[in-house]
Amino acid sequence: MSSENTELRKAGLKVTLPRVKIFNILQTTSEDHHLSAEDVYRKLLESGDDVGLATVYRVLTQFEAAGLVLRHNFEGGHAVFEMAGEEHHDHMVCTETSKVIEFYDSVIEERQRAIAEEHGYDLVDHSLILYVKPRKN
Amino acid sequence: MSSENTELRKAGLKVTLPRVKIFNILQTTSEDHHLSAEDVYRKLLESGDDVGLATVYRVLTQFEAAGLVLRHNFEGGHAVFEMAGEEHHDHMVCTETSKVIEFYDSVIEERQRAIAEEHGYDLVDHSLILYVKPRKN
DNA sequence: CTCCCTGCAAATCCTTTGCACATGT
DNA sequence: ACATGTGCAAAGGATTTGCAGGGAG
Repeated sequence: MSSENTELRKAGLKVTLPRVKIFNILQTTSEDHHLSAEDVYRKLLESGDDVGLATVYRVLTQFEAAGLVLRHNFEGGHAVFEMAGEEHHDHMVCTETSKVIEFYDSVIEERQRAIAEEHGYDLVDHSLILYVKPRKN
Repeated sequence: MSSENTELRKAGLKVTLPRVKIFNILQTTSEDHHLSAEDVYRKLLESGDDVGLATVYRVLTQFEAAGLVLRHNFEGGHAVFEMAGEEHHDHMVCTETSKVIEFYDSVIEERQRAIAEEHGYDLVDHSLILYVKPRKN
């Protein structure tokens, strides 16, 4: 029994076919593991699985609520999802190729916390996206 | 002739009533100057101006293209617009009150540039939003 | 007078919901 | 069995677009 079953149960979700399939797609899509609901849906169809788009949205939302998955609003228009790894990271999006690069910077992380505090707040979460283009020398 | 006329002309836009009105609303709404298209639309109606919501969207998009206005995608769902001031800043949004606070931090700005560069890119733009909640001691 | 602009309504896009049926445990 | 989950189609909210009439230069 693959480990996703335990993950799902732990989240209080029945282990159903759509959920397992979607979980696996999110895990195994390595290239760009930032998928939109449509992307996931398309991959399901390609695999010959008959899952409704509505279910994909429902499942992704449940996964997000369970902390298994992160939802990002990159450009606006549509959201993308990625497996919630252990370590936090931010994103850099190439404006020409749409390539997404992940990075982590402790200096920035720390400054964010400090800034929130200076204003009398606690930092709950943050969203940092760098829009970049290939360097030309 | 108020200066917005020149601004509009400079952007290659005819000086029409809806555009001037919207420009003014964006300038004079001081409290929270982050308005959604609906917000602007509502304010127009309140002022007794008969402008269509579609026009509000069109004008805001034109203003954005002209660099007069910035569009932000805070929570997702709807966008908010603000006058493009001279100095850049980022945003902090309170998760409980929805209050928006602007801030600028040179350390973060610099790190962002450096990080993009380390990856062989030039920083074109960025979006940083801190989600915070009031500090409880 | 000629284009650019606007209002209105219909169209799109992404996402959510209602409902009757199907399925895990 | 019983509660949950699912598919389908319809509903929703935000934003865009087509079109015919209106207004700036």
